[in-house]
Amino acid sequence: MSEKFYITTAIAYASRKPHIGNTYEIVLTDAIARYKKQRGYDVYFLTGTDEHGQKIQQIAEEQGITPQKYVDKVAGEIRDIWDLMGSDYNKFIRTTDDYHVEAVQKIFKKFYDQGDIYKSEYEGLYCVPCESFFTETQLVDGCCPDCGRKVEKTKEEAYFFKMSKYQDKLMKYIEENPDFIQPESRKKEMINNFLKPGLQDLCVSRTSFTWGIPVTFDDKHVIYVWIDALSNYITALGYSPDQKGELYNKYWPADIHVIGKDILRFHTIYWPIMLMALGEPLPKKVFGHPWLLSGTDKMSKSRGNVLYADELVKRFGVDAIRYYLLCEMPYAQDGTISYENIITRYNTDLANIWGNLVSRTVAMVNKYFGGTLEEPTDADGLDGELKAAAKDAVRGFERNMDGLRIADAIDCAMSLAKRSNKYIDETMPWVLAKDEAKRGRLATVLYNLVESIRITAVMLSSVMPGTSKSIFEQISATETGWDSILEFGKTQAGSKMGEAAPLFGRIDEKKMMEEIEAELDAKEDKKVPEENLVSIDDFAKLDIRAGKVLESKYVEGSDKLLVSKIDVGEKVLQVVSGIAKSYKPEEFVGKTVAVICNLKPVKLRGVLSEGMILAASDKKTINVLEAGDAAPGTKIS
RNA sequence: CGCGGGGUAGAGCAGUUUGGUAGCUCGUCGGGCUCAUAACCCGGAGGUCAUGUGGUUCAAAUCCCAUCCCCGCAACCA
Repeated sequence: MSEKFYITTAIAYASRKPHIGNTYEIVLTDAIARYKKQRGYDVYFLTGTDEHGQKIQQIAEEQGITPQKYVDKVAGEIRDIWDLMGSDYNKFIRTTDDYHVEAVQKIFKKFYDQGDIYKSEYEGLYCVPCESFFTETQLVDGCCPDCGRKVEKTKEEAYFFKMSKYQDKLMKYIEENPDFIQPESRKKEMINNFLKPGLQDLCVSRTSFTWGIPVTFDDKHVIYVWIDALSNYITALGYSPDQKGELYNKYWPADIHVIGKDILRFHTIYWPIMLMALGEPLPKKVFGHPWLLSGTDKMSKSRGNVLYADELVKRFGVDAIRYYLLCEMPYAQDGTISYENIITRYNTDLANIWGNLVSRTVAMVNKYFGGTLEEPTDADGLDGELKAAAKDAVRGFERNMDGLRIADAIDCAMSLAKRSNKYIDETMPWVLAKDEAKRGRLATVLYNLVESIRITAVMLSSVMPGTSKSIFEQISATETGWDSILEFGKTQAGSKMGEAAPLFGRIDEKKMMEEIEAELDAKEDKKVPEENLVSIDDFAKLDIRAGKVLESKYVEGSDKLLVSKIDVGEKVLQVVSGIAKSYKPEEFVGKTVAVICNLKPVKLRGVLSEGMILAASDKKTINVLEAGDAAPGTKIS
């Protein structure tokens, strides 16, 4: 019986359609899972969606539908994208599934019964309009980072999990299993930032929203995200505290949880501790993969740099996007994505090196031997180097793949394709073809080429399953298992080649970029007015006036804030604004600027601010809007 | 001095564990070839390896020290 391998992605939060960065994780996990299957493991691959929480409740309310209806829609979209990417998962769990809800409730109850969870009060900085808590460090100038309003110290009844109880045991596990946290650098972060200073108890329930799994013995509370979401890895296998399913007994513990680096803490600290509390074994490995950046920035809607999997797949095909994602991401560093980079990769690696190699080889077999691959009878010293390259490539591919270095593994596979192109130049089949006496040699060269292609395609089939499949068809390969590439020469002689159909047609970069830009422009023209329409009445609520800056100075203890007295006609307002990086107090005085006069006053850094100065700002510079020589108090509209 | 990672050719990266001629991909320049998707193969140019003409050493990108810059984490953010 073959060895089991249980692999999971994090479950995707069903608040909106995932972008290509979110999609990376499923592709990465799928490639590892496929590779393990090739290597003969009995693989179980789990993915799914996390569907509870305040944010989803809010969005659903805004759209006037039930949260369940909303997550049904988004979970469907997510699943469609996972399928579009060709991911071959065994199960797709949703945290709203009945069996999951029930199991989580039992897990929560068990923790409570055995004294791991206790009821207390959660004290924190709370923003009432946003209904959320923030930490000291999240605040922007002492105010809510979402709405900019003042936060209050508030108490909320909540259940807490006694993390400290299991701390030493966890520390020991991490020490005894040096590979548990990947990559290594993240491990230090976890130990130094959290474990060493001592774990705080984790707040595990909420009363401020209702879209969650209810606590069975206290109906004011819903179970807060982590116990709900993390449990999916075992509930999906049929685990429940009172009954472990067959799948659970077979596959748990997980061999690897593939997750984003941002949630590593939850998977390497809280999740193991939960499992300890349940008395269950811990996962063997947690891999916090890096992020995919768009240019140099994190992908975000507000930056307008978001790319989606379906758009990219439509343009380049699934396998090209899978290939790009996997080889553009170094092991522990963020990768980048842009249309230009995709096109370059596509043209050089896939079209020129890989696709063209297949195409020229198949074409030669067709041209010189009527499509029949003959027995290799006439070896030459040159062949040895190619065979050695094939061996190195396979060995390197295995080593890197086993170490989760997918990009390096791909590089090993591609190096065999490159070596094969060189082999064609060295052996010059078109010269051999002119000499009837060299027919045996020509047949041997072509055989070696087809064999190298087959080996490369087997390696790359976890990365580009569709492409490998169509190559196998083109070269009529019958041997496609991993064992068949450990030794050179498993291609069946006498097989008949198919038509040489290009696998990846070259892309005209200039033309495609023009197309893309045209499409983007068209989209923007349509979208912007549609999405955020504000009526004139809404606008009229703002009292914007020209105001003359009478005096201005730095807010004590801040290098970003200026506090100014501004004459807005009938009164003088004190306004604090975050413009000190671009304006010195002395050069700000005397300007006539645009001021919102009816803003609810707030305290910033302890200084009262009664209005807001309008300014155009990006990350680096700030340009305050000026009103020329308009008299103070002049209405701006 | 909170913890950690990083600064290597125009761009993106490897090399640092175990010091010993600075390497890969893209781009660029030149050559070769014609089987193939204007593809493929070979060669050249281009680097004070952040800084300190710092320390150790026969020898430092690599080990040690100091400084500067970037990035991640810093506890509930799903």
